[in-house]
Amino acid sequence: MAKSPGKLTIRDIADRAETSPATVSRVLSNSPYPVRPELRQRILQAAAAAEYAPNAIGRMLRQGFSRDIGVIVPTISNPFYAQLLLGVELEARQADFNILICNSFRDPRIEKSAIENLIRKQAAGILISGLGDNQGLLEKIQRQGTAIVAFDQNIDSQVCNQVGFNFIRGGMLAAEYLAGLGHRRIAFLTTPLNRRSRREMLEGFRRELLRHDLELPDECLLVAGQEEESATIYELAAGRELAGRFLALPQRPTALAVVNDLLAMGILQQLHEAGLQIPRDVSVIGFDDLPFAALTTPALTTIRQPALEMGRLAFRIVRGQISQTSNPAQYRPPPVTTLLEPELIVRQTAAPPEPARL
Amino acid sequence: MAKSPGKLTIRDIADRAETSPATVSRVLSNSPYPVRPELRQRILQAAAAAEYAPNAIGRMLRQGFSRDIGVIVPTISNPFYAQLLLGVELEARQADFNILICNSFRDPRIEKSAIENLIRKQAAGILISGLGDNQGLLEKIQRQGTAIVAFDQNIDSQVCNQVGFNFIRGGMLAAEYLAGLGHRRIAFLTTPLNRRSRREMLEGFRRELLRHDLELPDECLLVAGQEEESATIYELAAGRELAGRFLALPQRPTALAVVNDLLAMGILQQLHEAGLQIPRDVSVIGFDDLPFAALTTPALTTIRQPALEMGRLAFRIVRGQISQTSNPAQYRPPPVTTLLEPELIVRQTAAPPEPARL
DNA sequence: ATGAAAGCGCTAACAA
DNA sequence: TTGTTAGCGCTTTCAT
Repeated sequence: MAKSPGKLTIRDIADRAETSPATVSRVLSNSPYPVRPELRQRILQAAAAAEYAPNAIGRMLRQGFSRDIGVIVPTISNPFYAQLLLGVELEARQADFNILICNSFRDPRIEKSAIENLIRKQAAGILISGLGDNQGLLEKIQRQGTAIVAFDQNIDSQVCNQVGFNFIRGGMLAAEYLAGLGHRRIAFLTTPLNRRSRREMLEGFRRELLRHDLELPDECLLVAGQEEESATIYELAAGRELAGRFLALPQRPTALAVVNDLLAMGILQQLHEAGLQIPRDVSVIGFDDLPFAALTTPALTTIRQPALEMGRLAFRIVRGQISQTSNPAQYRPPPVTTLLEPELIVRQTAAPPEPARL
Repeated sequence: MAKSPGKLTIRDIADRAETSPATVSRVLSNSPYPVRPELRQRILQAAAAAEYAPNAIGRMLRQGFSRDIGVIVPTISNPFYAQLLLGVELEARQADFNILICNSFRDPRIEKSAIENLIRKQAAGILISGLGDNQGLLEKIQRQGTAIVAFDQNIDSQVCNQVGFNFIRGGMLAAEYLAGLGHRRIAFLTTPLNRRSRREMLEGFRRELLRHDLELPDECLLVAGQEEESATIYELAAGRELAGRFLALPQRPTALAVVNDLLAMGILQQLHEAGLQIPRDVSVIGFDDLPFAALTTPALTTIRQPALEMGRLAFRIVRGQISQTSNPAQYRPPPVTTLLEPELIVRQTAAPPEPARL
């Protein structure tokens, strides 16, 4: 199990170009070091002829740092995270960094092993969503000099830089819009409230309802059963479950705020199957504005979270942190939280309630 | 820019446990090598106390091989590829491999640089979709001992193992179903025919129409304009364009086969906006069976490509190729192509045509 | 059962 | 301008 036979090293190229490994290295890694043009040519040709590919492992070991950034998301099958990753990738490409994508499936154990794996691989920085029980790990990692940015949901303790959305404001926007349309009895449908983002949305939602002299009765807060790791997308099943429970509600609400678009899509379809017309029979507002949200029929009204922008921003922040870490000055600026503001996207699933139902 | 100050090496742990690096290595890498239990304990404790994390770069350089598999897809924002990656990941996790995900955005230059990057990183294998101009690269790479499996679309030259779908059969299934429902004038809507997969679907579609004494008139083959790299999903815009062209068709077809689900979703919505009822006014059948396909209203009838299964299969094949490569026996088995069979998923967007329109 | 030492491929300090 | 050499962190002979 030694080295593969076919792999060439810098030494081989040096021999073929009749020079030394050092010079080959200088040429092939675009060092500003001066090399006689004629020799430079010879080296480039030898490398090309031999189809030589430098070994990044050797290089990294020597240099002691990498240009890899790890990104840990619950699952790329959720289009929200796919969008976010796209933002990170676009930014990373420009800065000549590589990204290593890890799915945690929202499992703290997998999350932990992903983090450790990235550390072992000497990733220069880590972008992470989720982060259930692993907050202790964070401090350890930062102490060891790996930059970290948590995104997508606010983490309770302020141990690292964060990027997130103003979920409270998002919840408020939804309540404001629905109440403004004239709805008086409104339900809030959500996946389990174990994530801060969801709790904050709910809080904002309630707060804004109050300003309209409304409230969210207990029976109108519908929380889906616990999620599990599985190949199929959790939100779709949860949406079906919640739609059923909504339909069974006594004195049915005229509007319905849903904690994310995927869930809303499941709900929309189930309501359609039950024979309801949207928005005539019930208004629906989602949260996220996935690319697909515009594609439901009718098109989903939603509160936009700019996932792609968040990805870009998260990368830029971790990048900044990396430059600082490699800086000799030992000053460590305190962690910063950056919130992106949500935006109401009006489409077709929300309308004033039928006068008869008020 | 030397080593980070905070990083511990195996040597540090050896010192703290008052033993040698060799022994520490044996303990921490779970070598079967015998180590006195008492000493083993001491080492483990020292490592834990120091929060030591082994450096995977050093390890890989020494061992000469990695457990990383690169996967190159057009974009993970397309749920089809997200699903496929999930399949790869599930399989890789079991085999204790890591996957490195690269988006090529269908750009041959990015694709090439992704491949080279993986080679430099000493990836043990590469799974790749797309592959426009880079077929020459493939041979070079295989010669250097990196396992490669191409997936998702058939590549013309047989230089490496392939996994794909039986697209011809997929096209046939769509035609068979629509013709069987009684449709006589059927359109085929597709993104550009520069990919083999699409051409083959079309071929199968035509072939099966013939068996029903039907044909695809030129004006009923609608091909969308060229795709471009962009943050937003290309298929959605293309769907809108094609729906418009379909609506303008003289003697409008009663059914419509669409080359993928994403495109079909865009089309479905546009038809809805134009006031058409599906499937009363026109039947629609998609291709892929994305998780979201079941969520349109009405739910999309489609030809299923088991993307997750393909991901699993692709991994297993590249895995097999890797074990063979590291084998001393120099026998190289010829490349193999494996095709997964498509399956008709009947939902609600296709029905017999209105008798009046025949 | 343990340790000393060599060396994976590369780059950077130093020498020439 | 070029080459020699040391060493990044790890594993694995080989010697003890």
